[in-house]
Formats: sequence, C-alpha cells, structure tokens
Amino acid sequence: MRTIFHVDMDAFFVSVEELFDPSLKGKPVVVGGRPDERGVVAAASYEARKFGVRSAMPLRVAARLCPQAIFLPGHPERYHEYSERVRRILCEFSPVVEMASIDEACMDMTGTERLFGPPLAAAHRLHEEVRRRTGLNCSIGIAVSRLVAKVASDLAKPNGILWVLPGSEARFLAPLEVGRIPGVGKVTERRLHELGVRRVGDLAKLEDSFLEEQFGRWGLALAGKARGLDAGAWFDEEIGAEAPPKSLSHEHTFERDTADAELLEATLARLASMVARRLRDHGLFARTVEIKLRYHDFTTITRARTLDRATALDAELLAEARRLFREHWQRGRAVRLLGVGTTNLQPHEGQLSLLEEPRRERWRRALAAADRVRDRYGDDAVELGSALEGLWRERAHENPARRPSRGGSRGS
DNA sequence: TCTGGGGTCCTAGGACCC
DNA sequence: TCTGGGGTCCTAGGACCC
Repeated sequence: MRTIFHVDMDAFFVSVEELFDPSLKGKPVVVGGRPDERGVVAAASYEARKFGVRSAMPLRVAARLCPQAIFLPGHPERYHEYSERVRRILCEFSPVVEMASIDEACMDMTGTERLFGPPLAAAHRLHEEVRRRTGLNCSIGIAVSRLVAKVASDLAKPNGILWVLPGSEARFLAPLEVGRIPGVGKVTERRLHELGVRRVGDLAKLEDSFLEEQFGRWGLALAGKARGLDAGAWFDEEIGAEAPPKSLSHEHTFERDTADAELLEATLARLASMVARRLRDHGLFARTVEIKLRYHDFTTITRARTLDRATALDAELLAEARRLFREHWQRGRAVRLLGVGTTNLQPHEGQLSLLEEPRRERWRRALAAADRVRDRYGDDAVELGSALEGLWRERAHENPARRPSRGGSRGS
C-alpha cells in the first residue's frame, strides 16, 4: 500500500510577492497584469477571492469585481526560484518527488515511517519545514493514490493537511461534486449534469458500459476513479519520471488585433527564434512545425507540416512557419493571436546529405555562439539576421529608410 | 465578462502500406 | 472488378491542467 503526498502551495504567486513586499499582506492582490490589459488572472489573494476573483478570469472582469485590488504583472523568475527551493526541501523527505507544476508536487512517502513517523506526523514536519525555510504556506493531501491525494490537498486548502485513510477512498469521494475530479472540466461536468450526475457517488453507481458509451475510454477510467480505484489513468502514472518535452511552442496575443503583415511576420520570426532556442537548450530537433492563428472573433486554426528531416535551426523553423502563415492567413483579416509550435521532437536530426552538411554545420556553430552570448548578456543581445532578413528585404524594397538598425548591438 | 501561455492527451478521418 | 483488415503516420481540433 503506497503513501502518496500531494503538496500544493497556497496562492503561490501572491505569497511570493508578499515576501518581497509585506505591505501586500491582507490586501486584495491580483497577479497577471494590469486591470486594462488583455490577459487573465494568474493568481488571486484570498482577500481578492472574497470578491469573486478567480484564476483564469479575464483581468478586466477581475477589475470590475474588485476595483480596489492591487494588480501586479508578476515575477516569473522569483516563482521559479521559490519552486526550486520547495522542491529541494521535499527531496529531503523522499527520493521520489515530482513537481507536477510550478506550485504543486507529488511525492511517494511509502516506507519513510522510520525516518519521519506516521503520515500525519511526517506531513506536519514537512509543512513546518517549508514554512520555516521559504516563508510560504502549503496544503498537503495524503492518500494511497495520486488522484485521491490531489483531491485531498484541494480540500485541505488553505494551509491544511488532510489524510484519507486507506480503504475509505470511495466514502471520501462520494459526496464531492464531480467537477472535483481532476480531468473533469466544464464540458464533462455539464454532460454529467445532463445525465443527472452531480456527485462522485452518483457516478460510482453507473454501469461501466454506460460510461464507456458516453465518454469513451476516459469514461472507464472515470468509473474506476469514482470508486476510489487506481485505474491507471494518466494522472496516476509513475511519480518522478522525468520525460523530455513532447512539444515546444510560443504564442503571443497582441494588445490590439492587427492585420499588419509586417508586424505579423516579425512576430512570427521572433516566436520561431524563441522556439528554436529552446529546442537547442533541450538538445532536441523538431520534425513537425505548426502555426496557430486566432482571429478577431476568436476562431482559431492550427496548420502543421512535417518535414523530411528534423531541425533546430531558426532559419528552417521560420521558413516553414512563414510558408504556413502565407498559405493560411486570410490577408486583411485582423489577427488576435499568433503562435509557432513544434512537435515530433527527437534527439537527432536524422540523415543529412553530404552537400548540405557543411552549410548546416556553419549555421549550427553560429547559433551556438549566439546562444552563448544570450546566456551572458540577455536575450536581446543578439538578433539573428535569419529571423528578420526576409522582412528587412521586403521593407527595404518598399522603403529603404525603414530598414531597422539595431544600434549598439551589445556583445555581438 | 470577454476570454494568456505553455503544455498533455484524446479522437477522428484520410493516406498509405502490407 | 469490387473489395478485407490491421497498422502507422499525419493533420486538425478540442478538453483539460496550472
């Protein structure tokens, strides 16, 4: 029988902000951006939540609900640093720790009784250690499976510990609303409601075959979960397995929708460069390049193409992204969001012809040098010509005076 | 109310191969 | 000439998570 801890930081981004500015404590705080920006709430303090402000809510809505709230853009580097500090503490309690996201972790505490005592005592020690060394509060759920531990930590919030005794999983879950089950979002919840299913207990009573009919394979897992079984669905996978990413992407929502081809293509170049950089950081090469376009009315399309050979070069990524963009953007139609993504990632490029090899080798060396400069002087230190050359040529053609010159390009 | 950015997983149809 | 079944890959879209 396993003992799983699910550790969830309380109002993580807001709490980190409070460490750096204690005057924020006790006030309604919203992290995510300015109240008039296009964007959503990344985190809200408990005071702000009293006004109905929630994560993922548009900032403008949050501002209407709670005009006196303090809106902060946030400090991602700080959050990563504190996330890492928490991870190191957790690793002192168990060798099997997996950060499920920046502010939550799952750990296997099976067999640690002799070191830290029974689960509840261990959880209290862990909770105190995190608070003492980071100044942050967390909530801990304890159960025999990852799923139940996660639901328990959710219910323990804020700043609590909840242990679901082995054997009582079904009884614990039964009175909860179906939306509490990880993986049941708005759509599935609504469909379940339409079937007259509101609580996990109602779900547990349904026939497996009926759920499979209604929800496919996911329905079967759902049935198992409702009864507290470990059905082996995606969220109950092995803890701590470090897998390489399966996709890498960047996207950008414009402050104002735009149909300006130059702006769009320059943005495409910037996004492609960022993705290529991250591919190289991971030592990966992408075979499939994808673009994403969201128009003014929120209709969204993705268009992808798989290459003969994988790449991590800015120029090749951009060339493909640009082809897709030119083929599929309805010229003149205002764009809200633009994205560049890669999938089909692999650790090698694949076969190269002898003719191409020297050219690519030169590029590889140039990009490695540029990456090193960026590491030292920041991402703005080098702008690769490959990313913008096509655009420059076009601009120069229309109006030579507009060719951008990046004054005093530090370090390059 | 007006909807971010970065991911994972699933489904479904069509192409293609054996 | 009319027709199998299985497997894999590709593409597009969507649900969901934090």
